[in-house]
Amino acid sequence: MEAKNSAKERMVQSALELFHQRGIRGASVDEILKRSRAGKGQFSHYFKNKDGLVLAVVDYLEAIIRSGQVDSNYSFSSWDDFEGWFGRYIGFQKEVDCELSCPLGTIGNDLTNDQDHLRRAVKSFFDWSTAQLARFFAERKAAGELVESADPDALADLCMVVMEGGMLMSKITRSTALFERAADQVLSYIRSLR
Amino acid sequence: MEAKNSAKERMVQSALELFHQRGIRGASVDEILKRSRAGKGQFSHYFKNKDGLVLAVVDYLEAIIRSGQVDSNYSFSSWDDFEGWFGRYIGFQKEVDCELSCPLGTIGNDLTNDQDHLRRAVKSFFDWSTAQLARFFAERKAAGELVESADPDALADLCMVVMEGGMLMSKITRSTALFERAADQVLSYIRSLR
Amino acid sequence: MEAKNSAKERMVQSALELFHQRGIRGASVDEILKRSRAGKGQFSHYFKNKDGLVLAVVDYLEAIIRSGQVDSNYSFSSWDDFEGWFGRYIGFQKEVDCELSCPLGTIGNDLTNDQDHLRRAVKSFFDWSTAQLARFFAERKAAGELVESADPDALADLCMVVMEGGMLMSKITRSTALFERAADQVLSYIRSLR
Amino acid sequence: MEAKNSAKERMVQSALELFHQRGIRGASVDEILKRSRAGKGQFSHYFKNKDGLVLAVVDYLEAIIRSGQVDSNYSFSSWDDFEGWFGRYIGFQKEVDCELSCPLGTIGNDLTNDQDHLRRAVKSFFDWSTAQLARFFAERKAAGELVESADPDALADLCMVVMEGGMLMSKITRSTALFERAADQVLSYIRSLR
DNA sequence: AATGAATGAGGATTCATTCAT
DNA sequence: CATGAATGAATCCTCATTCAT
Repeated sequence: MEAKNSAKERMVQSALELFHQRGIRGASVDEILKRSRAGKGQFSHYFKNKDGLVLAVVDYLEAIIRSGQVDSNYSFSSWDDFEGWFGRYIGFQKEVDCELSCPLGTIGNDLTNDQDHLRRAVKSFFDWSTAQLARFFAERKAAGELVESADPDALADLCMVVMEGGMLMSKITRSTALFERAADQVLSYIRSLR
Repeated sequence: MEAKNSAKERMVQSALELFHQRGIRGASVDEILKRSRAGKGQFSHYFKNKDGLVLAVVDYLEAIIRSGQVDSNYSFSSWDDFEGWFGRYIGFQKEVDCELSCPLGTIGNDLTNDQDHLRRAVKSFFDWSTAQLARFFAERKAAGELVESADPDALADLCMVVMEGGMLMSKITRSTALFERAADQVLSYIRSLR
Repeated sequence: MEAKNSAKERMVQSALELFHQRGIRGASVDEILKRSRAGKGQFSHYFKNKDGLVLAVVDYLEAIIRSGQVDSNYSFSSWDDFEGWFGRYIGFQKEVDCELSCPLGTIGNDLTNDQDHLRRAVKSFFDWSTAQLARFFAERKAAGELVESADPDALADLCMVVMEGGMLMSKITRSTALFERAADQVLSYIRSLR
Repeated sequence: MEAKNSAKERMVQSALELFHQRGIRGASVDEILKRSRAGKGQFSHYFKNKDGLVLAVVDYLEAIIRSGQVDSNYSFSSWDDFEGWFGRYIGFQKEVDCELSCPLGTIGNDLTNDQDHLRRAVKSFFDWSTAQLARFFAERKAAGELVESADPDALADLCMVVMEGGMLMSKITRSTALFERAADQVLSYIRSLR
């Protein structure tokens, strides 16, 4: 997977993996370089500093998720698609034995106040994701599949918040049970608005 | 507030503040000692190492929250009490300009796989908190204030997940709007079960 | 000024500016290349290594000063010319707010013992400059405009030393006052020998 | 000489030696620590960063020179004392085979615009030194040993400038000849004012 | 004549931890 | 209870130089 990609790509992908596992501070530049088989100089050749690499990682994540190259995609067209959305996150956690959380949540949580540029990049991804969910709910409502009182934006916010909280709580408790029950409740709630 | 407390207390409280702000890795022992006006020796006298301090911080947090010394307390006895629960977290975020997240969520997210002891301590807090919420819902249900199909445990999980996700998303987006809308939806849902 | 010069010229001129501002070690090859809009390959094509670039800079400086292309020229033919000599250096310092010193003094001071080749190049420039001053004093003495006891070589040395010391002290004190007073004393002394 | 001094003293003295030989940038912290048999931590324990060490070095130099612990002292009380002043610098250069310059001149020349705090410290030393020379000339003048037209401050400036320029030119030319002749001219000039 | 990818040594700094007093 | 000296690993970053195209 990292075979003959460019050094830059290898660095970004290795960084993503390590940031996801241990957060930004927990992943050293040296380790990222070792994993991506690149020298120190390659790092500063392509990135101003570690923050520059973080930004590249966030941009990369946003790009692959937006383009739907990744499992947890956001191109819902039916209620069935949507009902599987939480499931994909829960499935991911099960695959990794609940040792990880959401990569962007992890990165976002690790940022400090002086990294506003990075924070905005992470926020931009969440804005887009929430908008995808909101668009779906708005379409369903326009099709008469949601009651008049349903607020598409608020429903989207609820889903995002439950997803992020669920991913984090799964990591901390090493179990998806909590996440699954919370997701079920959300689905019940939304079904009650149909 | 840290005036004539013992050196140990001052260290724990300073560590809590800094861990909350910047995560475990982001707060150096030196800085914690400086803030708590303590020397290196005091540190190793009271704690085996940095992990020992983290554990003390988690225990301290659990203690003050369980004992209700802190605003976001868990001693609900009425629907009104409960409805204010999210509000206290949202109010906290507003006070700190959305620059922080939940201290235990932040700490929990920062832990690595080899810090299982600490993870269990954090989990223990969440288990307790969730149990408080579940107890409240069970009591309401026993009092006939929740429909038969309502699952107290699942509702508690939903609340915890929304609280954690909401705190994190507020930090990342520097706004409580998302959190507020998600919390409103949860309250609407629960009201619909009454 | 660096518009359509050759890459080599641009590199030498950029290096001169940066060496002058921050010394040899303070100016990185990368920065010099960026400023001269040249690539890494251009650098190694024209120069063996950084020392080779330094040598080219010293040669360039000597060439432009010898050829009189630069303000502080050494083609004195009258006492008036000479009396303006210190003034040109003082004027330069004022223009640059005393943030620089003599470029060759700065470069010479930065050299280490293993850079003897470069040191000789710098020395060669100072030998030539001193010789110009000495020639002038010798001519004046031959014309009967200096007393018998006046030593043209010693006077030239005094001028060079005061110029270098004055440039350095102006940089350190951020003022030309010291330099101006010292130069005035030298001029008084020389006038007393006429 | 560095035997059982404190680690801090050893670091400062080693730094002085290396800064004197190769300038600030030319002396790495690692090398200074190796020479002073101190670990990395000792460095940051005592100094904020490399600039902090430079400042300590400048302060140390100023202290030992002011207190007269060093050869090139500034406690003139007679013309003989004064006439030996240049000689001590010239003698120093001969001892070190003209491989060094004035330590404070070297340090001062190495400073960049963002090191204003350090520059002021260096300037402070030169202000003091110049004041010592000026005081001496003023006393001589008061004693009727200098003509009315002699300006003590200007003479002091001349001496400082010749000393700094002489030290630098000696290093560059690897010879004290220039410095000696310039110093002789200054002494001749001052004698002519007696 | 030109580009920029790649390398790796070295430099400054931070940090957790131990130890002597 | 308390101080702070000392250690050395690790981290982030800079830089001169080489090489393939």
